[in-house]
Amino acid sequence: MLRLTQSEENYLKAIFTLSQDIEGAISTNDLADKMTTKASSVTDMLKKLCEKDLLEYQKYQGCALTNLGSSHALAIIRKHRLWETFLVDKLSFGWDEVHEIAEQLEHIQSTELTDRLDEFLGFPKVDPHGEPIPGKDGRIEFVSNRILLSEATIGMKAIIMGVEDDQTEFLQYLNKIGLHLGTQIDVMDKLSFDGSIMIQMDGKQVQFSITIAKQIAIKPL
Amino acid sequence: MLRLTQSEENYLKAIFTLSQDIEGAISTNDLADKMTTKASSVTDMLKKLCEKDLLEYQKYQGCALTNLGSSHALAIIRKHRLWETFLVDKLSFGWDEVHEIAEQLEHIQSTELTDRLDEFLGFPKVDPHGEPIPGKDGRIEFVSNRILLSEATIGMKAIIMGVEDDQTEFLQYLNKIGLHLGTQIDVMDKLSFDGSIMIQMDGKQVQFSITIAKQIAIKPL
DNA sequence: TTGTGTTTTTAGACAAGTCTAAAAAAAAGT
DNA sequence: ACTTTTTTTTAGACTTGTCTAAAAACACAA
Repeated sequence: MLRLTQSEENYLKAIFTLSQDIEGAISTNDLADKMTTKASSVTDMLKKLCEKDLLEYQKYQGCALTNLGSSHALAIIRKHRLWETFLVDKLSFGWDEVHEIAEQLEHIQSTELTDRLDEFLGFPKVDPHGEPIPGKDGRIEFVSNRILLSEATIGMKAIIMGVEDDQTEFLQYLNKIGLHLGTQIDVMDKLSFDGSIMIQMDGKQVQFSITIAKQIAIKPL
Repeated sequence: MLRLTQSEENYLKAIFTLSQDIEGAISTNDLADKMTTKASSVTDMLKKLCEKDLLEYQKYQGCALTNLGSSHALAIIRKHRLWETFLVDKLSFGWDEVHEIAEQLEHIQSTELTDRLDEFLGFPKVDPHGEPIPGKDGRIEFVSNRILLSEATIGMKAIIMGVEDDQTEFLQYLNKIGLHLGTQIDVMDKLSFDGSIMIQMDGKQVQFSITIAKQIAIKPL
C-alpha cells in the first residue's frame, strides 16, 4: 500500500472535493486557492502525485484524479467524517468545533483503527454535517441532502448545516450576525437582479449576498 | 502556548522516559539509540530544544529537561496512554496492537479533545500496560507496579505486561518462543554468575539472558 | 493575428530534519 | 603523561514542501 505524506493527502482530498463542484480538470489556481498556497507549490506537488499515478496531469491542462487517487481521497474523507461523528456523538463536541480536530485525525494511518471506529459508532451513514460517510470499499450509499443557501427556493424551511469554506474569519462573521450551525431559517425572498437572499431566523430578518449564500450549506426540512 | 513539531515531541518524550531510568544528564548517544537516529541529528535537535527553553544542554555534557520540557513530555505521555486505553477499552484492540497507533494519536493537538477523552474513559488512572496516566495538571497519582523481569525474585508469579523497547524484531522473537502479553509466568531460578533467569510458562521452561530480562516488563501477582 | 493580460511553470532559495565524514573533546589504558 | 578509543560536535549535503521572481504558455479581444 502506497504511503502518503499529510501534505499529499491534503492535496488529494482538495482535488476530490473540487471535482465534485467543477466539471472537467482542476486548474492549478483553483487548487492553490483551496489549499491557501501558491500556484508554484501546487505545480510541484502535481508533478509528484502524477509520478505516483494518483492523478493525471499535463502542463497547463490542470489535473484529475486517477481511480487510485480517488480511492485514497475517499479513504481520507471516510476517516475525517468518522472522526467527526465520534467527536460529536461520543465526546459531545458541537458541530462547529470538530472540523479542525478531524483535519488532524484523518491522517492517522491504520485501516484496522478506521474500521473498528466505524463499528464502534454503529456504521453511521452520515456525519454530523449531513455529509455521507464512504464505506470500507469507498462507496457512498447515501446521497447528501445538503444544498447551498443560494439554491434554496422561496418559502423553504431549513437548518444551517455548515459552511463550504470554513475559514475562521468567515465563521466569525457568521457568529457576529447570530447565525450558528443548527439554526432554523425560513427563506423569505430572493432578489432577482443580484441574487441576494432574504431569510428569517430567530424572528429577525437577515439578507445575504449571493457570494455569501454560496458558502452556506443547509438541509431543507 | 508553544507549538511543537512531532519530531520535537518525540525527542522530549524519549528524554523524559530515559530520565526515569538514568540518573543525571542524558547523553547524546543514549538518545540517538532510543530514537534510532544518528548522534549528529540529536546534537542538532538538542540545540533547538535548548533554544526554546525545553531543556538544558551544554556541549559534551548531555541534556536534562526543564520544567517546561517535562510538562510537555507529560502531556504527550498523557495523550499516548489515554489513546491506548481508548483503543483497548472501546475498540477492543489487544495490548500488543495499540502502541504504534497511539504513537500517531499522541501528536493530535487539542487540549479539549484530550480532556474530553479522559472523561469519556472515566478518568482512568492506569493504561492497558499498567502504566500510570498523568492527569490534566501533569501529576501522576499512581505508582506503576511494573518491574523488569531482571528484577524479579525466585518464586515470584507475574504477568507479562510489555517490553521496554518495542522493536518489531524483538516482539517477533518473543512471539516465536510463545511469550505474549498477558502470559502468566513463574520465576524458577536466577543464575548468579551471568544473571540468566529461568521461568516457567504454559508448562514449559524457558531461560533468558540478563539482557533480554531487562527488556521484559512484568506485573507481580 | 497580434497585442495584452492572465495563468502556469521554471529557477533558485529557504527551513526542518536527517545523513555521512571528518574534526574536536572527553575518557580510558598503559 | 601520552596514546588510543569512544563520544560528541561540526561541516556540508540531501529531501520535502514551501516561497518569490521571472519566464513561458495560453486566452481573448480588437
